[in-house]
Amino acid sequence: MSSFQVYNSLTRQKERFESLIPGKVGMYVCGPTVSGESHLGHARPFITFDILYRYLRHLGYEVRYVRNITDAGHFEEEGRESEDKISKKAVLEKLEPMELVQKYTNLFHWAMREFNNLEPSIEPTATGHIVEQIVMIERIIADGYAYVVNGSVYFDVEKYHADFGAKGMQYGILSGRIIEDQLETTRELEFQDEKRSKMDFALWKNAAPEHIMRWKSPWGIGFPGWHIECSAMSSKYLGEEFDIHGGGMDLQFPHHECEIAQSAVCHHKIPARFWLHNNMITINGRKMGKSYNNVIKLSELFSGAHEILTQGYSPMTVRFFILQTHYRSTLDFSNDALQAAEKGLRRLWEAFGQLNKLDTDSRAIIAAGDPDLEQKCYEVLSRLDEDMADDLNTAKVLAGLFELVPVINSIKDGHIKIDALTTATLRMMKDQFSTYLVDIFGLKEERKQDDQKLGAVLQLIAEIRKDARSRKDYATSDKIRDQLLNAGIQLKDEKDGGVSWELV
RNA sequence: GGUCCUGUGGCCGAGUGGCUAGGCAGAGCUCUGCAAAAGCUUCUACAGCGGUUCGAAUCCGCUCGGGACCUCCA
Repeated sequence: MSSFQVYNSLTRQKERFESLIPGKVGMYVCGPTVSGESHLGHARPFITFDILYRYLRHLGYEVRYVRNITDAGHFEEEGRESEDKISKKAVLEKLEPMELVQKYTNLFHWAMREFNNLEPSIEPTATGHIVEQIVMIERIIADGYAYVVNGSVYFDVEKYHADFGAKGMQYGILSGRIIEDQLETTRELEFQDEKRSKMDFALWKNAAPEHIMRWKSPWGIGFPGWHIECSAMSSKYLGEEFDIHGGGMDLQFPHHECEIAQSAVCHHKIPARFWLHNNMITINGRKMGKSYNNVIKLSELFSGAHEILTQGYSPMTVRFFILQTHYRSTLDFSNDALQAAEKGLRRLWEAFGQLNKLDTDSRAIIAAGDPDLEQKCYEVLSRLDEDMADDLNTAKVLAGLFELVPVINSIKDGHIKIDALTTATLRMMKDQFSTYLVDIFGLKEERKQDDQKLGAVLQLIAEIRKDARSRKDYATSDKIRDQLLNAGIQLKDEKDGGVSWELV
């Protein structure tokens, strides 16, 4: 099992990855809140960690990959008006909360399949783990690190910090925040009557009568706070200490920081050893987010039905686009960049196809006809593994693969003779392309046609048919019409002489 | 206001002390009935100023610009 290194947000440096149990990896990734349809920004963590999941498996690890579904609704902590996103929208759409959640969960799963993301090993829901969350909260209260106010429970950050800071688990350890500074910063707190300190966060919230999502608890009717689910579910399925915890950079604080605090009280240790955070996708230099009103939903991204988009971009184009940038860099979205990715992917993928057609079986070439080229190819191929092992540098791996594209195409075109390279190197090339493009990067062949292109084709056929008709060549015109109909496409002659078509 | 990240050629993006990143676009050529594809060649870089160094895109300082987190957020 070869080794690799990743950047650990907890230590703020690259570290050699080693799992707690040899050969096995426990990985938890914060999943989506299914109160709405997933957008472009959501694509990045789930693709990034899918790559990591695939890579770990490629290296020979047995991985338990847990990715939650947050379906209980998150709440504004210091909120102006404490509102549950899910229940609020449920009222607007006149749906049962669970019906709404199911709808967006299904859409999320659809998008993940489109991206060719592997399914996680376990996909637990917050609503399915209310009991586990309550048990955890009770433990935190029993140990004195939480207090009850009006049916709500809050985590006492300052007490935690004082006690656990001495044990190397200070609040702020992950995000690099200094709690003392945080407390000093004067920030207007209008609805802080219940919390003892502004740093405190909710473990359980009392539910107002009109609140739809509600569960019985020792503190009354309410719903869980927004960090406890991940602590409860990760420890249930991966243990009190596991290998990797991943998510978007925006979750580093406060979400993951709070997770650490909750878990530390219950289990006396930081729950995960490696904390990985992907950077944001920006659009016109600005982070995509509901509050910025610049959200492109995934279905819009694929179809092109959004004012920012000049066209639709296929899931594989988006996946490739994301892989062309290192996961810890911000990635700026633009039509130009996506179109470049689309073309680049096509070229790379076609070269991959040509490569697979090369004959590496019938004869063995032991001495390279072009030693320099042989050497260069070997070096490029060898470097791929090093680049991937260095904090998952997919951008560099892709650059390496692209360097070989002219070689492959030249062999195909006869500019380079196939015996310029040894059979061993050609086979290595096939192996590496397949390993990275298919196995690790999860790219796949896409249907080439889409409605736009089909429309162009049909327009052409319709013109040919029109010409035939004008020549009174009805045998041809009818053949076109009838056989298209057999194929499920019906041509309709309009009164003005034009032709429309419909899929039947 | 606090904490932190960042500024690479027309666009996107690797790269942390010396060695071609790569993709897309542009130009020329080859191939081609024409075109497309493909191949070859090629032009545009390291925000600015100062410092460290034999040598800096890469380290340090300052200036200017952009962004993130501190509040639900991938």
